[in-house]
Amino acid sequence: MKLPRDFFLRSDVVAVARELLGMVLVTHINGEITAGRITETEAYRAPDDRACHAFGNRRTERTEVMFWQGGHAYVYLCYGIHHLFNVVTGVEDEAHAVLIRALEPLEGVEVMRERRFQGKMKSDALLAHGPGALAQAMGLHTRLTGTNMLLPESPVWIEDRGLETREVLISPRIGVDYARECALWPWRFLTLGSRLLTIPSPKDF
DNA sequence: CAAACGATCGGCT
DNA sequence: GCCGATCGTTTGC
Repeated sequence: MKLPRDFFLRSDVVAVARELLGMVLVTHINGEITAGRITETEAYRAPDDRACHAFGNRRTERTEVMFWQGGHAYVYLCYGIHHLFNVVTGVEDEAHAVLIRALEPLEGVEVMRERRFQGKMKSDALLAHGPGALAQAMGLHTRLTGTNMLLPESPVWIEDRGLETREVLISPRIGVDYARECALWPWRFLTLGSRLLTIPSPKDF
């Protein structure tokens, strides 16, 4: 059920990003379980990918966990506000990661609503559509960076529940215009949710 | 030590 | 569609 180490150790991070569609991200944080079916991912790969924080294999305090072996969490603060959740992949010293950008809520939906909207009434389609929103809904925070998701006591992990993945849409990655030619690489993967949540809109392309 | 820069979101026009 | 928020990380002086 829980994805094994070998799934994350592979060196083809683009394939891993594609295969994470349909898998279930689960968190157990502050006594609350939340879970959702992954519907959008992006691959990031050092050393050749200019959009990757570890471009050129440069090691900094922030990006050090990207060089750890596959199965760790890499969570960083974006625009001073948003906590973006990634899964580290590859063997040790391969700085590869998959950004989880959207999911379809499956469990703990009421907890997600409270974390996201604090009681205000909004559409469930906004719960976890977008990487910042997803992290907020799932209770993911930069303090979880470096967590080994393969350990039994980890507060975050990914499961294969045998859910079917339908048609997969592919596009360039979002928000990486600064990455020159790498910005055009088709390393973003999307699929539809089974309950019409997190619907890709035309502006997503 | 100063300053620029985001793998985004939500409110407003 | 446009724009401001907001702050840790990184780099340059």
